[in-house]
Amino acid sequence: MYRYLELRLVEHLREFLQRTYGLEAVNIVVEQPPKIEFGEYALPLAFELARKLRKAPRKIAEEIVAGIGAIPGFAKFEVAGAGYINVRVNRAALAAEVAVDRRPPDDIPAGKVLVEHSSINPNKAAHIGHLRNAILGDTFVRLLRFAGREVDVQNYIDNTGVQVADVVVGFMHIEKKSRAEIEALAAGPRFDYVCWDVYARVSHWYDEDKVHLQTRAATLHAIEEGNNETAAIADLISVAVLRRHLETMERLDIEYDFLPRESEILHLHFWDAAFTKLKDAGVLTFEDSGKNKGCWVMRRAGTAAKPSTAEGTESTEEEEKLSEEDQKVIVRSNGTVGYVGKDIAYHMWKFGLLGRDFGYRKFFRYPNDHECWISTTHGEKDHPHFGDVAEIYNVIDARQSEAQNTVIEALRALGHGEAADRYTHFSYEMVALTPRCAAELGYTLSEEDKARSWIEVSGRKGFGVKADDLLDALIAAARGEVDGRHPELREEERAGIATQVAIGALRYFMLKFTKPSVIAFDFKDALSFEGDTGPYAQYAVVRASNIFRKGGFDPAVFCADADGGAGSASGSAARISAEAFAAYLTGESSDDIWELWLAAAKTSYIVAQCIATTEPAYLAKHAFQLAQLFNAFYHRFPILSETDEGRKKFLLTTAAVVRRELIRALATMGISVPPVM
RNA sequence: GGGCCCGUAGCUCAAGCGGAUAGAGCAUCGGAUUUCUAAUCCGAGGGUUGGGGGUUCGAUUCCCUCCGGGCCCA
Repeated sequence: MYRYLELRLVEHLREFLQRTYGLEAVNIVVEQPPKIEFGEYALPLAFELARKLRKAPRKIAEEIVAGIGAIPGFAKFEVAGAGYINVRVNRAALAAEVAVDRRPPDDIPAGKVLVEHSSINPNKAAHIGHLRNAILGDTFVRLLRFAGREVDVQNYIDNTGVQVADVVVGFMHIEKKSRAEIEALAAGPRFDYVCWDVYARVSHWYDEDKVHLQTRAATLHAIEEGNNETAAIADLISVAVLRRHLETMERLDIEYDFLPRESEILHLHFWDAAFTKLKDAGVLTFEDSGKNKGCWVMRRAGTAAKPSTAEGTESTEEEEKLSEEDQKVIVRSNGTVGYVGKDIAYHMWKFGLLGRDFGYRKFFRYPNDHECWISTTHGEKDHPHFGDVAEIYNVIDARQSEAQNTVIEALRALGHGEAADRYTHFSYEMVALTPRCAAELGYTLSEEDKARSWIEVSGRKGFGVKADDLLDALIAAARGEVDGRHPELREEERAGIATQVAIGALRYFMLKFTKPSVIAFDFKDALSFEGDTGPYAQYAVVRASNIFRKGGFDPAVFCADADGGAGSASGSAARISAEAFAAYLTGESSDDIWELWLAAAKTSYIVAQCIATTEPAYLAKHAFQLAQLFNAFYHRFPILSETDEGRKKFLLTTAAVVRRELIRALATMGISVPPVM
């Protein structure tokens, strides 16, 4: 509702400025006042117009306030400071709409959205860096679905790259394992952990003797070739590790719809199709001289054309060199295509521009019967339609932005500007470890390392925090708390609560930082359940629920529930009137409670903001603020002992509304709330 | 060499398209509950927003420059 009122306000202001001053196209900035006493919206508009109208800001503000007239939903406009216009809404009217959960329909853009996230190399256990990716991606999927979008979730699997090849080398040439032995290991528990250690050993083995790198090259070649023992082992390993990744993510309520694999990009000749189109469009050019001789290259946008000799200007040697540096080699002189080339083909497929499709087969079934499909060369006849979407978001860390930009430029150069515009690299920074955390893991630090604010994890060295280990540690810590608080509960129940709390803590932790911030991981912060954490927000909901449970009330009686239903018929009758809202929400003495209502009205506003800026951290902040305001409210107003029945009903309604919005915000972050805490 | 990101309280982080007295959590210190039981609340101290310049009525935010750190490409 808050967002809807803002739109209405801007619309009226625009009309007013046009009518009164003949001004068109004024950028109307709407802010949120620093304090609740100032109202619900603040307009620095008069400052903006001061020069244009050659008047003092204060004077303009006064004119606007005097002339704006009545706008439905708004109560008052007033001038503040040097020329701010503070706007007050009709509190009772807004509260009544929030109580019935009225959310004006949005214009939902047509077409499906594709979100690609996780994309973990299937050669070792997932670590905390992968968790950040998956949690950001999954939360963004939930945000989009909250906003009414249809979303496909894809997890790209690079099953033919060097990382898989390295583990194959480890098993075959260092561990000397047979295919049967590897199969046995893969059937055992946490095979991804086994691979984690093997992978670290391989790095050492390469360092021991450079000759060993030839084994790697041969292995990689065999895997790409297919139809041989090495390729079969690679497939066996990558599929087993992939299953482990899906299980790990399932623990966090993260699910996928489709797993496209690099092996199919190769074997179904996606690249060949893309290559033809890229050559035909002149996007790729063959270099017959220079340092990229024999390569097919793409020029960076803006440097597409060399200085034309037709204009009589000879390009100097330096310019020649510069333009060479701007070239992206897509196909190497030995004829092999690099990672970016395959990515271009894959992204043409995503937008339905390639003219080819994967084969599909069912791969993983979630407990809720949701099927996750995987790519294959010869698939099942009946399968869902993937790809050919209107919009894509790739959740990939900031180190890949160069490659991502190259793919976008390729699409644009092919004449698919529309697609390029709807291609978003959802970029975020890595998760590193604090020096203290690294030391805890048994890593010996140099003096230089100790002075750093963070140390990068390294899969190659086997140095990092595994996702399942972190989750286990969180569950153990939460379990300790739950056991102490609720010894009366059954074992199963306590385990369930501990798991919910652990997931809440982990997901919130990964979302509270804004994307460009490197997370310096520390067990102390991650295992905290107090303050700015997931459990703090979960606990606020539990407290709200306790009020209703102890009082023998159903929250749905006081406000529409989160499923969008209008509540029961008896509920509607029990709702309080706009007049009653006015009585309890008017005047400065009610500012504190009103602040809570206003925050509750903002959830869809925040969701829209998260999507527009691809920044889920705002939602975490919103949930925390709601919880914080609620806890203060909880402490200040003992509801069940309230003797004034009308006031009690109002307080219960307040608790019910905040509870609903908090549950909703947490659910959008993939966090559920335990029955008790 | 080219490009991108970061630098805010002791620590970890916020701050909407440039807006009002730069906010939280943790830590420290001091308080609160015979109550919907504290994974909570209230209060205190803590800041030259890395330095310097510029644009602006107004800069943590935009531009330039320097310092420090990270990443990518070459």
